[in-house]
Amino acid sequence: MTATYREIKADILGRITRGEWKPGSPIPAERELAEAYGSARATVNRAMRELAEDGIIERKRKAGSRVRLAPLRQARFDIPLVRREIEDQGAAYRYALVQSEVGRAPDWVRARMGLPAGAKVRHVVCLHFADAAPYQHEDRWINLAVLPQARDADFSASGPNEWLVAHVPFTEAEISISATAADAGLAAHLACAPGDPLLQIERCTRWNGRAVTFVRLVHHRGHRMTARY
Amino acid sequence: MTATYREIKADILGRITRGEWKPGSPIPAERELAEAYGSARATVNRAMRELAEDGIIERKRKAGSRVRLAPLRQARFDIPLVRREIEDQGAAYRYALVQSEVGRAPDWVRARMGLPAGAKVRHVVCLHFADAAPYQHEDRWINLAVLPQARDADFSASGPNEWLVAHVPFTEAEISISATAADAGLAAHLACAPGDPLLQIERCTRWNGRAVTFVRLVHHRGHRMTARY
DNA sequence: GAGTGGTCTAGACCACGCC
DNA sequence: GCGTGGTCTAGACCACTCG
Repeated sequence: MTATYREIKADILGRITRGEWKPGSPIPAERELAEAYGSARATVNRAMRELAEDGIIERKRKAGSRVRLAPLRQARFDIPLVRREIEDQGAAYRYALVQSEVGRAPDWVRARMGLPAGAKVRHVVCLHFADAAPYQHEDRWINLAVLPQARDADFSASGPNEWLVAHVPFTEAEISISATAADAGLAAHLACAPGDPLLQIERCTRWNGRAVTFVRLVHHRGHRMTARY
Repeated sequence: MTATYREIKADILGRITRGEWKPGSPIPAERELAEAYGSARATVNRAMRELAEDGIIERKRKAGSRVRLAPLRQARFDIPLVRREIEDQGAAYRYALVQSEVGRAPDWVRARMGLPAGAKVRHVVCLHFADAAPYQHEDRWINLAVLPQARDADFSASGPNEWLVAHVPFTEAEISISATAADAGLAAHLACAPGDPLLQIERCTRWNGRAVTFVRLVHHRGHRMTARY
């Protein structure tokens, strides 16, 4: 006997996908299942907890567990460093700095980062290539009030991304995906036509509630983000 | 004393964000931490396991636990039913059927779904509105070999999405996000100009390895997907 | 009030993977 | 070999929430 939590999880999932336990219908209580599987309640609990995290079932104290009516679909995308993303595809990574300056943040950046008027920022524009082809255009703003060392960091050989992971311990972030049209500058850098639709990711990173950096990443034409669930 | 796993997790995360435990450096073993926190090892284990799932730390048997060098950034997007997505924004949901037919799948759809030549599909095009504004254009293909009941389903009043969640027990899916340009038809339906950049989500859903449905969802101009991590 | 999931304990055995 | 995480157990108390 002695079922593992993985076996229990798989068995329950099987009953659901086979339609034995239909959406909305109750699942036996943990103590019952533990007896049925001949295992401890903690083991059943782990299986059920993971199924709940995966969005398959819903759990409530006293009310018990039920198969979700509309399975909560949630896709998880990994957001690796660009360098890794490119090298994992078997291409050679190359980096190029386009522009770098220190100054006051423009209003739209201040709004996104929640900075006060006149806030000083380091602004860096750079490109990431996969083999010879432009892969991603990076437009980054770093809050010098939080990271004064960024004023003198050297971004000529490697991007601000790699510098940041080495200098900022750990952060929270808000990420936003949208479609944008290539303007003249983007078209030139990404080797596409002006007006072409491009996938854009914006990310604002915070540390202890203060904005550290805001970045706008625009990908080459035809780029896709994919995930399974 | 008696720390909960949440407190332990928060404390460890705090030491990492404060820089006490730096990226790449080892974290004390579970048995040590359990003694330090005055709790059982299972409690520490749960805290550490969740930190690993969150991509904060890396764990290996014998080698021990370490703070991740490059924190694995992973964003989780919830993909609710369109109706819910719209109603959660406080807008009124409205649905409109544009086109519906049964026939053989065109080559590009067969390729995406992995169907044999001549496979019969139900093809449905419809629109989802938030208040009066077009919100999402849906282009859906349903494999009739797996779901023959879909041939006669009525999609005039509500979308195939809601019909599917009621008729397919549970599924796996592959999702892909990209940017596309509005063609004449999309522009007319989504009230934008031809050539406008639009966010497009494609999803292929499988059940026991067989493709059930493929859908291409194109959002109104300016739509964003957002997430935190 | 009573049943359910949420969590914790103290102990145990195992599998992996460095040395 | 042996230390580490991975997992399981049998029991316990608690918190939430439905009726």
